[in-house]
Amino acid sequence: MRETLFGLISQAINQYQKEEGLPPGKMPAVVLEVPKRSEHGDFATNVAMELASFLPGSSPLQVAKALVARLPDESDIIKKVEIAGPGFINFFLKEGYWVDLLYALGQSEKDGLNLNLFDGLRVQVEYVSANPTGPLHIGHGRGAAVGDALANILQACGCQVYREYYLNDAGTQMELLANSVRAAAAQALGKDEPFPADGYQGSYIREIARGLINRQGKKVVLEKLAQAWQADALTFFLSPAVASILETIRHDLASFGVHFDSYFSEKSLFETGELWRLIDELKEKGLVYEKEGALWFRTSSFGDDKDRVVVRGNRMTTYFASDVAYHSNKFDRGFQRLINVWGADHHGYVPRIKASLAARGYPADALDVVLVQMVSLVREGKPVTMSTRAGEFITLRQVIDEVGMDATRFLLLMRRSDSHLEFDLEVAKKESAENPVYYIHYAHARVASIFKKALERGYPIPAWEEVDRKVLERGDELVLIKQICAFPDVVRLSAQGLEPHRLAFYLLELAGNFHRYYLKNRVLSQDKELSKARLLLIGIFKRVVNKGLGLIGVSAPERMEKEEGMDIG
RNA sequence: GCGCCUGUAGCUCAACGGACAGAGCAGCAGCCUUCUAAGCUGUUGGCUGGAGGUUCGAAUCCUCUCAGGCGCGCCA
Repeated sequence: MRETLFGLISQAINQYQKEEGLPPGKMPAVVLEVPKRSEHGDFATNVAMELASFLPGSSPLQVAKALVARLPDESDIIKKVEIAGPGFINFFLKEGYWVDLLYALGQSEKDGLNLNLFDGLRVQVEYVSANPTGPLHIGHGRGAAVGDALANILQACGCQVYREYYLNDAGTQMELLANSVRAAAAQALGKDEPFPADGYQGSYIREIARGLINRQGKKVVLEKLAQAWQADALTFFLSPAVASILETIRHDLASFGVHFDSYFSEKSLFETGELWRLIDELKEKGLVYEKEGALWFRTSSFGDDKDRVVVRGNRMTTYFASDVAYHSNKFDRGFQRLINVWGADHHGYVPRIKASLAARGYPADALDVVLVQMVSLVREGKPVTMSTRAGEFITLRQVIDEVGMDATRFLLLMRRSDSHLEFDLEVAKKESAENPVYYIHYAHARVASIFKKALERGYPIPAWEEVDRKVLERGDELVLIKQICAFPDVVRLSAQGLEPHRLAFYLLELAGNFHRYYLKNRVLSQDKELSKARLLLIGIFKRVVNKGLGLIGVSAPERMEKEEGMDIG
């Protein structure tokens, strides 16, 4: 919708420049925004103020007047133009134009979303990627909610999206996990074996050990315990542990509505030889050097603050080396843009990955890292301990079971990613009736309920051409229509800024406008024409809410189930 | 010590560099013979941590500073 307005303004600026003999090329970008206050119009531009700063001796107001004078007198869409404040140009659009937009959106199969925005760009979104050393916690949940919503949003904007989970199934963490299970098995068999100093101590480790003993028998396990520490003994304890934990993770993600196109195994980088080919390439290109027995990557020549070890003194590669191989593998698979949703504790890692890509000629700028800040889980205002290794933590599964998937996902998207988030279980539970997600659900369910009633009373669901458009050009309807029409813009902004929380806030506001509209205006009345028009309007509203909630991974129920004993006074 | 994030109403949080900084919750006062009151209306509440600077214009950008969080490994 903005394009038309954009064109008119650009035209006026060009004409102004030509007539005044101004040098071209100094034109500021035209920014159109929706003003906070309706008296400032439907759209406003600050371009006159920007332009004035390029033109010595001119005031923003003069420039604004000159531009407005060069706008066409007659327009299909503009009702009124005002100059206000320090030099804003405010546009008021014709009521009929808004209804046109509503129709276009309502008839669009893609709910008005512009699928050509990214023109089929191949995007890989990597998220969650939790180590398979324990169950997911709420922080992983936030990454899952953000990553999944981003993936959905980008897809809606025309990207070909591939969702991937990077599985760290190699390296010292795995040794530690194997050690932990080994110790737990030994202890379960009554042997006095100390737990590894930094071992994982959750109850799930003991369960895995017990399961292993049950399946393999005490004798076999005792034999393995007696063996010197070697590869097949390690595998004996590790494999079932990883399999079990990964199964739990996949299951929990499924209950959270998150599904990946693939789980990319770090171990596979060793098995395919990619990792060693990478090291060879780095040596050939002179990007590495030996120092103190280790092999160092010259990342500091490419923007990192120091060089990084890729092969340790003990001949083992580092996690960083795997990650370099993994990220180039992503590009090699043909992805044109990479988005990593990482915990903020990995922020120091971003420059070295980008440097490693740049060093080898990969487009480092095509990688965006969305850093998701910590979630502090609190219960009744008191912090809940969140240590994986100590095993004292509340899992994502427990949160979902307690609060529900929809509410959990929504609450995790109610914040900018780079802001810390406090998640209070008691608040989320206790106030479930006033939970923001239910507010939106309720609006959606109310429409469904009206439709049901309409059918009962013999109101047909109207076709577009049956509806008297003039009926929709009135105040209360227009407020709702304008906000519905903003949906594609909100999705676009969310996609461009990688900010899914915008969508959550938009849906909340939209639902609020509906509730207000609903209370003031009866949809089904004696006035058939009015009823038809309103049914049409709320039908489109419902579709937009449905679509919007879908993008952030939240369901849109047709009716609200009142829970037993819930006091909704 | 260095780096990243955050600091906005009592609480939890919004605000493409824009106009008088907004919601929800909590508090107070109201609204159900009519499509679901999990709703709506009104109202109280602010030196955007502090000090400078850039700009026609700053919560937003820059410098300094204070406070909280997170990183800074031949761990992942």
